Amino acid sequence: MAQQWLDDDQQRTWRSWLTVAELLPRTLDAQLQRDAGISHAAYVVLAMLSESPDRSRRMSDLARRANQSQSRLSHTIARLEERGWVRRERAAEDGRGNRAVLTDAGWDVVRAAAPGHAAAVRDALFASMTSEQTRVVGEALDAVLERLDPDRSLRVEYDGPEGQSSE
Amino acid sequence: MAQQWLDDDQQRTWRSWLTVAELLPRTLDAQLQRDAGISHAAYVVLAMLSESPDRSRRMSDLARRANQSQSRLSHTIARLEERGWVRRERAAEDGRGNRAVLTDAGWDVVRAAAPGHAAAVRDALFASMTSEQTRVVGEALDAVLERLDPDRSLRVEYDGPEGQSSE
DNA sequence: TGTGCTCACTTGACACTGCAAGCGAAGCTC
DNA sequence: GAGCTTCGCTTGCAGTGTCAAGTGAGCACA
Repeated sequence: MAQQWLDDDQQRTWRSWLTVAELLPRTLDAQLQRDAGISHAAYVVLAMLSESPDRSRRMSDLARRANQSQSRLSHTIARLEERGWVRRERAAEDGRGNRAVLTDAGWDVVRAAAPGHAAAVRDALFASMTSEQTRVVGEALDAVLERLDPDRSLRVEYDGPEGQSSE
Repeated sequence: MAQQWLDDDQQRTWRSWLTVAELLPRTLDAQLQRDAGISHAAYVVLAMLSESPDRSRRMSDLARRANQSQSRLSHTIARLEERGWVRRERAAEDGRGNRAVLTDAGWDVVRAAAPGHAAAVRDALFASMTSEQTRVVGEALDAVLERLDPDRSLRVEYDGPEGQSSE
């Protein structure tokens, strides 16, 4: 058992990964919870909807883009619906499907939350990294993704924390 | 709202981060759950104990090193205790404190789980990165940590997935 | 038209986590 | 040594996530 399963650099990187992966979401969740009263997962969903045509998307499409399982998204949307920020509509094109639609109230919530959240991301993550590091980390993560999920069944595809709108 | 809050590289890196941070834990959790019947958080606790003097640690120390809040660790240990893998002892040096002690059964579980988990980490993460990327990512994460948690109140400090023992 | 499959989602039970409150032991301070 | 405060930990509860089973609409084929 004295055998090394990871080399020294890998071990260091692994430990640091574990810690950041614990701390960073906690930090961002706390900020969003405090300032907007929502979780990060819910924010991503709202932000994604705010950037979609008609501010709406099919559930399954939204799930893939927001990196959530269908079941999880269903729960997330249910909670957002209770608060009046999203509503569900039967999909016109396929009676089995649902579309999640961002309400005006939901729109206001995203708009209000976006700048603070963007600032938090910059402050917590990118303020500490050089542009070179940012680039290399991005490339490395993409390589990891390529192997972890070759057919891109999940992939975050919204334009970032700023919630850029189509306006 | 056309304003860019993150530059292009940052946005790409952020999206990739979000996806990997979702997928990687899910992958590792699934592997551990399938092969050893425990969560990753529980594994880290067991591994840490297995490397500690007398296979035991004070709760607060363990919490810090395993990257968990005290409350969370208390729950985790309670669950491990139910399964007979850990037991609690009043700390001799301070009557307020507890020590978590790894039982023989717990020891066997870690030993059995370690190689498979190490392989999963290598396969899921490091197999996709060059050694240069591994190094740079590690440095970048450390820089992030330095800012996120300057006084190192949390810090993963076990020797990696292989659960290197002192034998 | 009816039977049976698949698809898109939803639902319910259960596990894990954070937060806030609680509890007893230690450590003052007088 | 009585009364406070602090410390180390635990507990209960609410929120969020997963997994497996359920529901009802489409679709294929006789």
